[in-house]
Amino acid sequence: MLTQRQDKILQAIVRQYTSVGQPVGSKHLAEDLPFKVSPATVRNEMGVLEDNGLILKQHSSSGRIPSTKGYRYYVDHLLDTEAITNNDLLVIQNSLGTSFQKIDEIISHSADILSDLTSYTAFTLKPEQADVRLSGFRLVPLGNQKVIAILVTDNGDVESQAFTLPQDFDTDALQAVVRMINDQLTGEPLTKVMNRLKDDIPLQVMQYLQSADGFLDLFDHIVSRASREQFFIGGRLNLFNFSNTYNSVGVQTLSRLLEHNDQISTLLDANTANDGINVKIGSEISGNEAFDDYSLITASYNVDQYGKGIIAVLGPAKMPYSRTIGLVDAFRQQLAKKLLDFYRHYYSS
Amino acid sequence: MLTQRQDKILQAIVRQYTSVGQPVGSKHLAEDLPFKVSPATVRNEMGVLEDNGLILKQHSSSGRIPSTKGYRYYVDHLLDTEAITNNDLLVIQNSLGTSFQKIDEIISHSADILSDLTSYTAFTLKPEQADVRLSGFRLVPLGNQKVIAILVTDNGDVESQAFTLPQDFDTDALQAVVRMINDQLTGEPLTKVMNRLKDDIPLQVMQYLQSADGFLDLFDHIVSRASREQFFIGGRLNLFNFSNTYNSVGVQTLSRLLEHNDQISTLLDANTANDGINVKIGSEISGNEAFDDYSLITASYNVDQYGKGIIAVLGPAKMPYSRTIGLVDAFRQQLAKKLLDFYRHYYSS
DNA sequence: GTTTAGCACTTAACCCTATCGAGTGCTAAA
DNA sequence: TTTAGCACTCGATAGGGTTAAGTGCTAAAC
Repeated sequence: MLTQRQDKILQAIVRQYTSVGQPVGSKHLAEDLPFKVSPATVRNEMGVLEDNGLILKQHSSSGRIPSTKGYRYYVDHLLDTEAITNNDLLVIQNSLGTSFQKIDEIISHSADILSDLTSYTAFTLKPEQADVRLSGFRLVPLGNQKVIAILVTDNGDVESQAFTLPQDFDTDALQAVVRMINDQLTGEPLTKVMNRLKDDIPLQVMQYLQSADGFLDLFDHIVSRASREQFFIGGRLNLFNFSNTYNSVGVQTLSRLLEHNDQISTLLDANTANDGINVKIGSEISGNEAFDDYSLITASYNVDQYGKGIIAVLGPAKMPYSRTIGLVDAFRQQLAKKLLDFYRHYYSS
Repeated sequence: MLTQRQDKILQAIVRQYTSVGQPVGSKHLAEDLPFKVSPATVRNEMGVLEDNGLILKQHSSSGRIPSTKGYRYYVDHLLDTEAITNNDLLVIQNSLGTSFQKIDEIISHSADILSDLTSYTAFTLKPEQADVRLSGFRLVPLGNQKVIAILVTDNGDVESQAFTLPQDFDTDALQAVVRMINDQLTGEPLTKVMNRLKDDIPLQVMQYLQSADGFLDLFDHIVSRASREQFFIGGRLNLFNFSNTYNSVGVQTLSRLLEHNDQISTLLDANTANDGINVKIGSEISGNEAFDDYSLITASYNVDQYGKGIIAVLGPAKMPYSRTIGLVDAFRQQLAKKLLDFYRHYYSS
């Protein structure tokens, strides 16, 4: 356990390091403290902090920088979540204020705003209910052999997919299949639908259609699209602005990672607390040491019965935490509000 | 005009510089030439090339590097378009071989493949006919106040958009509007549809609907989505792999550019030849000096009556042109073939 | 018992200099 | 016309000295 004075000193070290960017020494530090002590005293206390693994030296006579553990302690105990500026709030409200036609547009745009605000890389995930259910499937002929397949889920999402039928296709049989699908699967969670699609459904379809593969592919595709966790990334390239240690290997690894959606998805899932804001620092993020100099701030946002979504920011471990966390928090609230409005307006039942 | 020997020397300079990456001097160069001359002779010839502005020195006693003009000359006259390896061809065919459900998926995936193959940043644009026409618009009620709007164009594209009606909405009036839209606009080019949407259409809609704004917004949105030139980017982060001059300002500028679709769009349009492969080097790309160390290779691909699309690769000016051009050329052919198959299969008329 | 002044010590960063190597242009001979 | 030879240029590298910012420790002051 640290004394109150040690707390203040650690706090000052993190603040100074994250704002100035240079290792901080005892003399400068002493000037910035809320109480008056000599550099020598500060040095003694810094010794204690170092013994506790909260701060590090880069070489024997260098100033100190916070360790992962130090950041952790700072975020957990020493952070005064400073309210964000009115200006930032206005920017958020303005950016979310324009009218959108689709949830996806809001979420996608959100990633861009959030990355602009923080100047880091931002991720946004659509709100998802725990188990979305199928509420209807249709095929609407558009003439000229074209058909559009429409799948509606009980959270109001609609997925559609156009395709063209072979010349001499039995459209009556197709509509019979659609009826069967609706009879059998309406009200089922999409996960279960996916399972049955590999199980008993193919047999049933084949009773109506000779070549069932095409239809099954289509249906599988549209269902998996509806149940996919869809997310967006903003400001990918910001990762390079603070080219930390100029660690080219690490940057390479991160690049690859950012291009593969599935990996980001698991990363976010693994690092998101069920509720509230979550900060993961350096090695806490994943086993991959490419993240050692980064921090990931995730926050879930709640849109009532429409489910929970996630927003996240990936920036340098050396970041102004209180500002960034303040921004993420404000953003998540505004986004939740906006989405609630949107759902109420467009998907009211 | 250059002598044949000067041609060979320039060719060797570009080849060596693009493969080794270091300025090339007379001694090494003499060893790599297909004829035997002394370094002194090479030096004399290099003097001529320099007088012609084809090669540059970085300082008075450095080796030479090709200038933009030198690259240009090389690409125009000295390139022997080396056939791509069987392996590369296989990779392309395999990647395009998997089954896709939508044109967009093919195009999007193509950007990824092309960037992987070249290890640069790749862009792909959907094939577009010169003037796409509206071939039908529908509203399909899905129950529970939900409606899906569907717009079909004569190139077989289908855009759809779900929305929810206010509680007590006159659905008959809405269908009347749809009938009116179809009567008035079917067969018109989308560009003209967009114009009339700002002109006489609103008045007509208002004859049926009290609050026409919602509908007009929706329709405008879906039409502009259908007529938007949609493109995809692969390997954005590859731009940083060859962190050229470590020119942080230039990289910043490029970053911003890559995040703004409209700018890329105009860039590609401006740099694409009507047919065949086009290479733009350094300052040729745009007025922006951020591009000075880059080259942009664009190629249009032709899918018969379904229109023309574009693929492009943005890499360092110091690139192995024959390989990259070979790859782009092969890719464009394979992509055209794949798309033709796809259109024939799914959109056969 | 803390705190602090003082001091010896460490290290990165900077600048200056010397050296080396790869390159050049020029001249004169082949 | 080509080439050998040579003086010259310049970036890159390594070594040495100095400086500034930092440290830990000790002993005196509070």
